Amino acid sequence: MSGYDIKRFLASLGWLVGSPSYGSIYPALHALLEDGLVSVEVFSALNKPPRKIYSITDAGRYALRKWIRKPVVANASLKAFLMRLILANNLTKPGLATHLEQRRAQVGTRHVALQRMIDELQEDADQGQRLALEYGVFIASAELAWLDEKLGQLSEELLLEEGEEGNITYEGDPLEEVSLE
Amino acid sequence: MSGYDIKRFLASLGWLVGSPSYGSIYPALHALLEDGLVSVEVFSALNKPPRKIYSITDAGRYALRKWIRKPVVANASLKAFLMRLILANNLTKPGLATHLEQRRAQVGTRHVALQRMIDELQEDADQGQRLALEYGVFIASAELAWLDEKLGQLSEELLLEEGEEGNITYEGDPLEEVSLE
DNA sequence: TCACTCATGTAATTGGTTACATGATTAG
DNA sequence: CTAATCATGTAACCAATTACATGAGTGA
Repeated sequence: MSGYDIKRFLASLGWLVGSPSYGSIYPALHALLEDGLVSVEVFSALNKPPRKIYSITDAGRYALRKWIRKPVVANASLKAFLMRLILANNLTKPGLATHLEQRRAQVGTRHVALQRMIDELQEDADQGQRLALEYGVFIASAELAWLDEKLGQLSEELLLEEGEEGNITYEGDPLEEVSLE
Repeated sequence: MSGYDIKRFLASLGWLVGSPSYGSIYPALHALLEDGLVSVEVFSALNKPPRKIYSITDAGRYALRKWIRKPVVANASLKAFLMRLILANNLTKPGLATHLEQRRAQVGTRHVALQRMIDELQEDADQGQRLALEYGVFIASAELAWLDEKLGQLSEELLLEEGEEGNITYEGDPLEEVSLE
């Protein structure tokens, strides 16, 4: 994608997590290029600004996998989760399942904690806070439902694949040994 | 509340929107105090750090109302919405309804746009992006459901109050003329 | 004894936004 | 004729996090 494309895509999810400005997208792309994690192809058209299409390199793919595999921090925000989700096609299916399960566990915990907070609120407590907490549990429930649905689909797919191909223990990553800073 | 309390409360919603660190909460509180928008009471206990409980002042309440009333920007994030929700008890009921309706309209638009984006995705499109977009529409639907529920409750309450008190055109704000920078 | 909760705060650094610059094309 | 879309980029500024400092009590 180009920087422009990235901005457009992220903007479509922006009401959920906010979306970065060009002032952070372009420099990030340049840094990635410098580090050899992405490559560029320039498409020039007459009387139009050239489109610079970035593609991930092998080194980039390796770095991405490393990033995506390290477990999300306990208090991870929706944004952190979504970013990993967007890049989830770079995970193996079991890897994606792990990610969704981690999220499920975290949101589940949060859901319980929020519900308890609401139950413990006094009658005369701040109504705005109660409203916000209620909103929180509602969204948490919805996310749990989505995660369960996706997780269900995934485990079905995994079972099918197992049946087809015998037992795959884990998909070995040939890039595992490459060093990268 | 104290800075510590604020942090704790926001942390409970933090998985949704992320929560600020002490390094931004305490300085913000100090600035608010300097501007006379909040006041402090210090509660000292033996061998314990003193608790500083902040309360909003009249000037603060006025500034807050001004902030809360100005319509949210078109692309407002969940965070901006939630912050207003938390402070919603400082709104009149019609004011709260307006806020929720604005959000409903925005999320509704986003929902349609996301659904169209998904429909327009090619078969071979990036699966991660599709997943993220699907997540987006799901959460959007959930939020719409919540907003409709709350909006329904609110309009009932408003009808009841009208019946009781006759016709209130709009609750006049006696602080409206106070100037504040 | 170690780690965590309570509770406040400051300084340095990082990261991001805002504002600017460029310029052709298309829709209202 | 104006505003918006396409498309890239830089520099100044601001807001936030991170890391530090302090210190008693509590539960494993």
